[in-house]
Amino acid sequence: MVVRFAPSPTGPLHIGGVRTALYNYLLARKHGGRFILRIEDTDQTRFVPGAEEYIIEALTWCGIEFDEGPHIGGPHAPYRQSERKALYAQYAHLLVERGWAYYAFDTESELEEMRQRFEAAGMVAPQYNAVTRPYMKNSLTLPPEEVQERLRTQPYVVRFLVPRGREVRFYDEIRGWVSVHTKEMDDKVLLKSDGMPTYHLANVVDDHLMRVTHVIRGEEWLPSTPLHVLLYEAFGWERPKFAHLPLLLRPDGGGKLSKRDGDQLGFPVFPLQWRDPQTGETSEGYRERGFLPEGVVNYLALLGWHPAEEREIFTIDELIEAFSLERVSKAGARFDFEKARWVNQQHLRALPLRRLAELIRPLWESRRLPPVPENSLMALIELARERATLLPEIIEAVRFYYEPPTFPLPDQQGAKLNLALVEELPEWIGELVELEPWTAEDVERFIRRKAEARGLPIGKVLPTLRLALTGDVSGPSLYKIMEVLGRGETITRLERFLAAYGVQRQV
RNA sequence: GCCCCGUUCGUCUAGCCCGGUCUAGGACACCUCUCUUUCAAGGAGGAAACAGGGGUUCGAAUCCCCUACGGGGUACCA
Repeated sequence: MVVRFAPSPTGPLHIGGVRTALYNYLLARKHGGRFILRIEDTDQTRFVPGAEEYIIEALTWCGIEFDEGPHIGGPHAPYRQSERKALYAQYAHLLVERGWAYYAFDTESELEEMRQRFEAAGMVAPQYNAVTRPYMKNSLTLPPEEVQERLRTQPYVVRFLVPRGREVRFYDEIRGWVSVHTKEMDDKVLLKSDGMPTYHLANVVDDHLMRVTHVIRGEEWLPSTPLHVLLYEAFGWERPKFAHLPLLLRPDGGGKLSKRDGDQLGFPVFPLQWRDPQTGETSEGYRERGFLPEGVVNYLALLGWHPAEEREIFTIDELIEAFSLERVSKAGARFDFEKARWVNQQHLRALPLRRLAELIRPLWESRRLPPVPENSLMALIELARERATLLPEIIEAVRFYYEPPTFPLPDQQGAKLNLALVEELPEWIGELVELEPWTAEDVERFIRRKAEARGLPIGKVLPTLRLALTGDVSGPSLYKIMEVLGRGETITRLERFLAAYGVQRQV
């Protein structure tokens, strides 16, 4: 099996593209096949610098790796279509020789004129086809000498000559049989006047030359597949299997998820941050939002595919094992950011502590938070990961560690203090100094014992202590907080708290 | 407009190919209860869907047709 991902470098890859790449990758790995990256940069006007690098970096971050491509080479190099330009022209001319294509000389304004003329005659969207072709300037209508003359002196395109009266049928691995009559097809340009091929020609030629066995791409290509099928026939090549993936739709129902939707939808549509070189505008990526690549890949896999079992959480290796084209659905899938978050949360919890620490430390440092020793960091992560969905939430959940409370507390919080406990506190502190050892379990035992002895309900004690130590009423286990804070810091904070509130008691 | 593809809970979907086992299953989100010092997480439960209409059949979510709706395509863009 040979599959390929063939993006055009017109901007950042959006998550729909990531999913297409992912499905190709999963299949290649599952069947021990090859996975090719081919850059379809045949539209020079839409080329965006940095886009190719972005695509590779984004897929690498996702754990999607290629066997061949412009960045690693391979037996079918080059892998950028712009570098294969001459090749396509040869094949285009070959089709003309065989009578499957012809030269056309119509200018842009002549094409426009034709459209208007036929529209005036009642046609809805006039195309370059059997009906209009005879009225145009091409090698089928012009005398041979004039054609030769024009070929020497003028720009021209090569158009496909759609055969008449045929039903083109092909089997789509996801949709089943699809058939289109050639009367619905138009004479698509194969070779543009700048000598570059269009998608259709380049794609078919390269897929054949690169021995691609399965063309797995977005549904937007379904309507042009009959043309591709005819091209394989015209060249006399065996055609690959086709599979057209359902599209990723906007959550609000207005069409397919597009690059332009950007973060105005409230969630990223790109895997990585992207800075538009033209406008300087920056779009956030999943990585920057704090998603794990495992989470993104897992959620994306689920959008349009369903495993045979009811499990939903998969590592990429498990996806390779479980994935199959037969279980890909036909209908477009609406993107659900909430579920993406949930899937990410599942992976966050499953990640080894060490790896999490490696991810959190750079975040910690980039926020210029006070230095934290490795063992404390791990302890903090352990505390926070249960209540986090995205990476940065871990850091926010341990705010108490790097940001001690300031006293007096805001009125709203201060109102929740239990003053009876405040009175007891000096004595407690005295005993805490001696508490040995200082673990969450010991601290808990101590607090419970003291509270009981004084007849203070634990439900009153803990919130007060929590406010004194963290300034907040909610968060991770207070005993564990005291453990990571350590005896020294805990007592310091309690004393500072007392200094602020001990006075009030006298009043 | 025309062509192609699609349509099961709000969302992702199972079931459909090979009609009865479907009083339609799971997951996210939502609601209730529970656990808990708190917030989460966890546990238990709940509400929630076969687009509509015709056929075929003893029987249809499943097969056929029509309609509606959604999406895609209709460029010298991919």
